Amino acid sequence: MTNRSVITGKPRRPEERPAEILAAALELFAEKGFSATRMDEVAARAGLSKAGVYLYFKDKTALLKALVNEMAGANISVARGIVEAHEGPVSPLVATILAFLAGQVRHTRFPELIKIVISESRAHPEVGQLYLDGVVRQGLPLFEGLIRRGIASGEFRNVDPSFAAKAMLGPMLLAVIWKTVLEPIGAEALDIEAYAAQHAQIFLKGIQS
Amino acid sequence: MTNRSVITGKPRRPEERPAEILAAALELFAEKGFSATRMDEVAARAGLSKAGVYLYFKDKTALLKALVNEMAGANISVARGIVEAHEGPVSPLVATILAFLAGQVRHTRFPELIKIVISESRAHPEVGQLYLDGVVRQGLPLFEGLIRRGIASGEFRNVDPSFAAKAMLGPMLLAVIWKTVLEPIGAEALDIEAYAAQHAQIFLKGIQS
DNA sequence: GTTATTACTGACCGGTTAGTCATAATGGAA
DNA sequence: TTCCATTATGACTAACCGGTCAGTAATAAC
Repeated sequence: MTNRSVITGKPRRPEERPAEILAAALELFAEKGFSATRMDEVAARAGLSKAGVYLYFKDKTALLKALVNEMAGANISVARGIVEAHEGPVSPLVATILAFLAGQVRHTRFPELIKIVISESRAHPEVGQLYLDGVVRQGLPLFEGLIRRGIASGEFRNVDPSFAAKAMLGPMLLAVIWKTVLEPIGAEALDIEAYAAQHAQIFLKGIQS
Repeated sequence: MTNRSVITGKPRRPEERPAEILAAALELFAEKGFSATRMDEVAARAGLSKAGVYLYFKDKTALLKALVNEMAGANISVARGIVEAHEGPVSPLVATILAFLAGQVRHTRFPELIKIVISESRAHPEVGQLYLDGVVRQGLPLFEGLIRRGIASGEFRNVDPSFAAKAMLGPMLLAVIWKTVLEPIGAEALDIEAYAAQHAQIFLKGIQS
């Protein structure tokens, strides 16, 4: 009848629990980092007890794995869509992709997750592995392909596609670290979109024939 | 007479203790990360007991601070030397500096320290602060100055020096993360010097008039 | 209603480890 | 030789926290 727990006042909705827990975990991980986040806090923010969390997730790492998986999948498929849908000269794609990434850095929790993966991959190699397989090994070839297309069409010089892809992404990684590590301790804010645009311009001119 | 501790067999040399302890800490931090390194291990590797370490360093964080300070000072002063000693056209300096950085990434513990700073700066903001003040706020202006010189001399286009400096360093940060995070979990090795050279070529062409 | 099932919780435990402290060894000075 | 400042240590503790579990509340089934 009541469908509500007497104690918490919260509705019971087992199907939504995992998503609620993950949302709470993502917020807390982003705010305080993975190790500094207590399972009790995740539970409290999700509106149940710590033991309740373990009904839905095997352990703390499972939370992180689920989050990495989720965000990896989402981002990569969008990026792939952008790249594969594009026809004609690839040059404009460089700026488009970098602007897309800038938006992700600015408006999503992607940067925080990357930082957490960097921090935790030694202690939790499965998490690093997930990121390597789900993001790096999906994303880099995408950009390498883009470079190759440009070389094939004569737009780009004969650069090493693997190196060039990394040189294209490196500055965005710097933006991620700037935002998640340096800004919180007092570094001047970085205008990520403008930065990405400037980088796109330099990079494009740098690889053009 | 003997000048040796009966128990450890090691010579007593209080003046060298701090350096020995730091060397041990650096090795271990690089191998296993900061939090995973136990004070007992640092002590053992340095050849004394844990309590002994606390005779020379206030706490665990003090070890990390000392290491960051040390390496920051060393690297920045060398880089400054390279940049300031250079006369004539600045274009060649871009490749020189990037090659120098590639060497540092490949042959020193700098990458591991950066990774640790990234990982620990939320829990130990003083460490992050040290890095921000000692490396970022020393290093970036150096590169910005280089860009400005190039613009003033007409070698470079009128790019934003702050953005351009970050775009120049970003790919090296990617190399750092690649080496310290991805390679240990199975990513293919990155030829850092070749990568830096390719990036230098692209970047230089990208900012030239 | 009564029973069975699912969802949930409070209290607890075991392992871990930074940092402390009372005490001891050391070696130079007198 | 004796002293004592310095250098060192083993043993300890206090706090923390992931994960477990015995039991309870809510819902569904009959």
